[in-house]
Amino acid sequence: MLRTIAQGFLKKKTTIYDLAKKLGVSPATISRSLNDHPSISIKTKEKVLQAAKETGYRINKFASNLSLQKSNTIGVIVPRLNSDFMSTVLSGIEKIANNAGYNLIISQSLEQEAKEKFNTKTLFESGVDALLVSLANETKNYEHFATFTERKIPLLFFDRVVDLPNCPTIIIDNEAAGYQATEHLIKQGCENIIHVSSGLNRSVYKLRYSGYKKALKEFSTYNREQLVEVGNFSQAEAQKVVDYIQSSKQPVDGVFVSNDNLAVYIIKALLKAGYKIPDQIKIIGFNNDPVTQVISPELSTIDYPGYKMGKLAGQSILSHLNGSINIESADQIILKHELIIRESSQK
Amino acid sequence: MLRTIAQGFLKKKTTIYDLAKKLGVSPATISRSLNDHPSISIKTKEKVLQAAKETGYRINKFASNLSLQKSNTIGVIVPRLNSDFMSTVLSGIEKIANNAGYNLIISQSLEQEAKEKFNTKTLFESGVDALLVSLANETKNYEHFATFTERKIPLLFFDRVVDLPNCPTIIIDNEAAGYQATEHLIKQGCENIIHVSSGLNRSVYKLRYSGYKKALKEFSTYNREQLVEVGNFSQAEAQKVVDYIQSSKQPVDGVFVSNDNLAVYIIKALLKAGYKIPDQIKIIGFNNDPVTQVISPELSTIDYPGYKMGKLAGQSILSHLNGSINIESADQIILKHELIIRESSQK
DNA sequence: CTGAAAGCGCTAACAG
DNA sequence: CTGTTAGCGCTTTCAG
Repeated sequence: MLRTIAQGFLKKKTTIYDLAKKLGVSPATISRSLNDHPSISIKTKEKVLQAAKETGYRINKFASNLSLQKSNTIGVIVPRLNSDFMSTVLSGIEKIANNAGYNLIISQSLEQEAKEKFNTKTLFESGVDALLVSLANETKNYEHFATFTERKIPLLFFDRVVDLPNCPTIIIDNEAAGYQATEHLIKQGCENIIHVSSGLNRSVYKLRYSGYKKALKEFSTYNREQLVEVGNFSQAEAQKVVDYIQSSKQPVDGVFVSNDNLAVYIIKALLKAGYKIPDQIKIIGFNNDPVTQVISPELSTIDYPGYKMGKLAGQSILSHLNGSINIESADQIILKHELIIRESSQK
Repeated sequence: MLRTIAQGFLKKKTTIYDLAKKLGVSPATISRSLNDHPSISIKTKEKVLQAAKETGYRINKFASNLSLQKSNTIGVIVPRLNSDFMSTVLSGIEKIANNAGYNLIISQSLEQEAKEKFNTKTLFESGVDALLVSLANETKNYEHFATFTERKIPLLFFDRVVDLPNCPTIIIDNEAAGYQATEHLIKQGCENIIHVSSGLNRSVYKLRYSGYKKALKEFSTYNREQLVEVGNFSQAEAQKVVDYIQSSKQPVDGVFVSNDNLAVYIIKALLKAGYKIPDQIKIIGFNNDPVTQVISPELSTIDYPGYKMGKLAGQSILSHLNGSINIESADQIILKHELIIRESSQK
């Protein structure tokens, strides 16, 4: 007997035709059995399942998807993966999607409009059944989503949203949150409060800013609006804020930052520059990231329910996919936020 | 003329057949043009591209995948999404994959073996061209990966790895890192160092622990091994460690924690309990998460190059997919780590 | 309850 | 340089 020079055994895929031949039935019967179709006798079903197990049969989703015109996958585009808030939201989406038998294809725009466009296209071509998006800061034009809306493929925005016809959105009331944060600082006695933010192109940030302005108008006679705009929320940007504070004629005694990470870096930089927090300067962040409780003094903030937002986004899109909600009836879900008062802003 | 009662215009998909008919050529020509096949005249190519743009043609990946027997997607299974380290690694993978025209399907095992199994199966059926895995803490059995290895679908492990035939791995030298962290504490004068870890089932943690033991044996006559095992790295577990320290007959003066987050929570709890850090107790973490620089005193740690690990994982798997590396020649990539000394461990 | 056969949309070998 | 044609593997209508 000849020795083969085989390097290993490549398990070949078995198809429903293989099973059909093996059992002497038609491929249709195999397909129906595997899908638990009611009109197949229990006996044959069992036979088929058995044979499938033995041969290690695995469905070929390409073929199935092609035939069914659906993929059981949901696309997600987020600005970035490596943020505590976003990865928590994704966790929530993933949980819901998986339970319902859907896979997620996740991609990041890195805050760039071009990349968001590209990802939208790719996900469309990959045949996702629905798309969940949190917009990039840069994005100003929304035509790339037309491929989805034109074909009535469910499209949902969460957190960083835009109001497009028939697209549900999931958000918090950012204006109210910004208002409350500012109101809180005022009530703690701050008389010269600045707001630190970035990407005012996005409504989340714009609305927090208007909440800030609104509170100043309403509660304070001496506070005047001051926006310190930073490029992003990285540590490097914190120094800009400290510079602003140091060069301010009227001493700054309150800082409302649109993001916890940056707020934390600002605290560090201020402490280093010799400021007393909260005695001289009170500060409040946004998101309630875990890091708020690591910094000392612990950071007051707005609690922003990421996991819940993710679960709701998943549930909402699933109900559209199930047809239990008509896509026409686009809803807007507003989640409750909460003011969390910690050391950094207390009198 | 009759009014239609149309509710909206559902854009119908145009196929290569539509384009073929429209231009009076064969579907094959359309396909080739779209794929920039060399043997098509520039003129027809342009015509086709033009028509494709006009009609809003989009390739149907289901059909294409079925025909090509590949999906241009890579599956990823991670223990959890919402960890700074993991999301950074994913960022790296995603960057490389996208540049090469691959999509990622990401799923999380939540540290559960059952979920990891399920995800492995789903990703297999989804037809991923390759799979990248960082193992769940729970996982003890690796047979679920056989579907991949049997069919020679590239499978790579990163960070939390297991040694399977023909599967490349990407890791750091955890034993050396654990050794260095411990050595550092000893050289700073610690005489009773404990190690805090979790999931010793996973080699990453086991190896750090052996590094710790090795250093104790080598450098110290009075230090004795003490492992404080926690369930996970959450804030809630920090108290257990403090309890251990408080009830220790011989005062603990050094803590080597396998994870930065937990280390940070331990610092907070120790400070609260009245300990002076680093004077009374020196502490070092692992990962170099951003949070290490938020806590005060800033946390010494081992730098663990997550983004680089992700990029390498992506590159390695791509080279297997391109065939530029034979899958048989499984490599093991060991990334450099670095001891980062900050305030929390200084004499 | 089961089978035959068409079709999902694209690709590629083969032929011209 | 272009067309014909045979799949890829599964689903589903229509018949029996």
